[in-house]
Amino acid sequence: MELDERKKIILTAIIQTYLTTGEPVGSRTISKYTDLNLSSATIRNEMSDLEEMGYIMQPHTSAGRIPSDKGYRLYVDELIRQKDQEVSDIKELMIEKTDRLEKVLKQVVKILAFNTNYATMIIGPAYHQNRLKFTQLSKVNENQILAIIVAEGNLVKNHMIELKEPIDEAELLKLNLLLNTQLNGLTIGEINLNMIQQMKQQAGIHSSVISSVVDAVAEAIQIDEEDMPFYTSGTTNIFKYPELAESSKASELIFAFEEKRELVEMLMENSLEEGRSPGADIQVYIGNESSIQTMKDCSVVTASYDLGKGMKGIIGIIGPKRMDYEKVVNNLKTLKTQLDSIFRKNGKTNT
Amino acid sequence: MELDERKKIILTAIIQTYLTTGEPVGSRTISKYTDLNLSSATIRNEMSDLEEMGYIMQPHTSAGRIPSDKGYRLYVDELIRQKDQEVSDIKELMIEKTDRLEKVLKQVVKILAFNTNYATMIIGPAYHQNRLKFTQLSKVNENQILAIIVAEGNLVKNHMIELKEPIDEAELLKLNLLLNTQLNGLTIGEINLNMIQQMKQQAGIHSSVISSVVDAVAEAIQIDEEDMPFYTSGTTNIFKYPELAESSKASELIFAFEEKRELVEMLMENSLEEGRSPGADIQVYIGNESSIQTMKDCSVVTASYDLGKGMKGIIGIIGPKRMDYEKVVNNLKTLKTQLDSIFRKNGKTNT
DNA sequence: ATTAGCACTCTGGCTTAGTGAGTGCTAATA
DNA sequence: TATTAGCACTCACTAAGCCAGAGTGCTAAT
Repeated sequence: MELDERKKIILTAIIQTYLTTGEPVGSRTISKYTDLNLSSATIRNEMSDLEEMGYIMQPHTSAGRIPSDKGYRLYVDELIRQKDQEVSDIKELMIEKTDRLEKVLKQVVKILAFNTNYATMIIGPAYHQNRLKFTQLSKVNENQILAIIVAEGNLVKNHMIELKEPIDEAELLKLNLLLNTQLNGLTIGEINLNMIQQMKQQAGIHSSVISSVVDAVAEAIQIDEEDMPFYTSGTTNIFKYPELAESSKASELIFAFEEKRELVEMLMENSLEEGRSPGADIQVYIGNESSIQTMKDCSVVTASYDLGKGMKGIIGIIGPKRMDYEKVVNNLKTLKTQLDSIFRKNGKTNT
Repeated sequence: MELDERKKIILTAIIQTYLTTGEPVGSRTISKYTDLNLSSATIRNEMSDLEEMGYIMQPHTSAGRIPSDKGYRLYVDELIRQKDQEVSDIKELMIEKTDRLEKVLKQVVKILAFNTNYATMIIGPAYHQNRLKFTQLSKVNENQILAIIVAEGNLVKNHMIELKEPIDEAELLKLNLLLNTQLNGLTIGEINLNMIQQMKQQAGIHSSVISSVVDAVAEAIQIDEEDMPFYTSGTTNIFKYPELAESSKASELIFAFEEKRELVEMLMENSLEEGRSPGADIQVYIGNESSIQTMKDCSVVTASYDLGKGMKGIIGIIGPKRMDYEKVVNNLKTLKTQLDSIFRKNGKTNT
């Protein structure tokens, strides 16, 4: 059987009404809603075909139809694309200017959650390609020194080091010099064991300090999943959609948000398999398409953003399958451009 | 009417059975459960009295009784106290040793949530009385310098400062010296405007840097409510208690956890009005006793902890009114002592 | 002061019947 | 051949009625 133009129109109509109502939609509704001027009986036949083809389904006999995952998929892939050009006339997202990246991220998820009425999350830039800017050792007291590590993008990391041997100012200065001449401008990939050995030799009795610093450097440049900056907002929005608000489902979802591990993993997938959806690194996972079992009744939309200097992060939106994909995608697009402009203009970011 | 010994026993019995079942408890149950050897009819009379006195109530005629807020209050205040000595044989809380305060806090809430099956939260130490240890300005590039501020308890704060005028190394050294000789060892209360003016004069053209640093110092020592370190765990535990799991209530509660502002305020009250409950800075708010409307169906137990050096923070547990107060209080007590021992031993903490 | 006994109340679960939305099929129509 | 009108049928949802169980309050007897 072939999916001709009329069937597409009907499918679109079904999906769109279902998006807003959340109720199964019947043939009569479509017959009136569209300007095809077809009787409900004809629509019924078409719907029967569409069901056979797997685009829609019935919750039970004698109920209206609801879109299947396959139906949604077609919808987001093909049927929405035409409107792609449409100006995204979304109100300015109003990101306050601030020099703290963390605050920006928190604001972004908050605004996005507010605008869309879905649950949102963001993971902060992973500094994959990030280069070391400078390091600084300062004496705190007799047996502790503080290592400050600044990477590109002004990501700052502090690390307290316990001393076995006391150290005087002159030696500290030497270590500082050593570290800065050797390491500055390198990415984590470029710092190899050979270099570290050399530095240790030159450091002599304080070689353990070098190890500590190098460890801290690694930690600073490459953030592990555990304390990857991850913020969420609008989790309670899921209560706005009856199909998700049911106690056990809501509980699972919110638990996922609290646990965050699974979500982070899911988002990370985005950066791997780019370019599935039309443009702009935006991806849509409908129901079981996402790798997490918990999300089988949800749709997840992810978008990667790029703050320049190799700082890439990912935004995600979680909502019911019947989410307003157009709106979400538009929101994400404008957000991307806004983030761009903010960070291209003033490069200030702390941690 | 007087609350004699027998009434107390019956009340205790009612509350304790209600704690475990969550169902209204009837006279027959009590008649069998206690060893008073009284018939249900007698119990009924006593219950009728207890109701008149306001300690228990009926959800509807011909249902059993449930404790009122007043009843719970009496229970936690008086009836539980006897067991106070009882060894808290709770399994060791198993806090991993780590030098990052943030991680400890996250662990604590997690463990506590797991142990108690309630929702938990913690606010990190506010460094009220905290003294400045040292500051350090480092040049990042032509028009940015990084200020590192270390306070007692090894709380580190970074602050990026934009320069209007370029600055050379010698000048930077001078500023560093100036800041350290003037400010080190002071609390925020001791740094007054007079000192700041003096320092600005000495700094000459770079006076604006001094302002920035002083601002950052203030921020470092005195954390504002906005980015007070605040962690939660086990929010989904509320779904385990039917009286809270109902969609609208659950939604409100979880929203409160996400918003966090109200919760922080509530916890802060703890530190103000100490010593309401028996020992050890532990306070119990039953239902409407707490200042937040959202919590009217919950009980909140808060405990302040002290890591020494003026670092005080607060832990909170939120659960249904029928929470296991004994267990919770015991958990909090052991936690307090454990936190104590950890931080008294090794004073390492970063941020 | 306590208890046995009884009438009464209320909830929750169950069944029943009725309604409305929607379908699928058949036969008539353009 | 594609469309439509018409009709029988299905299923979820709701309201009403009924019953059992748990629990109470009261009275009278111990």
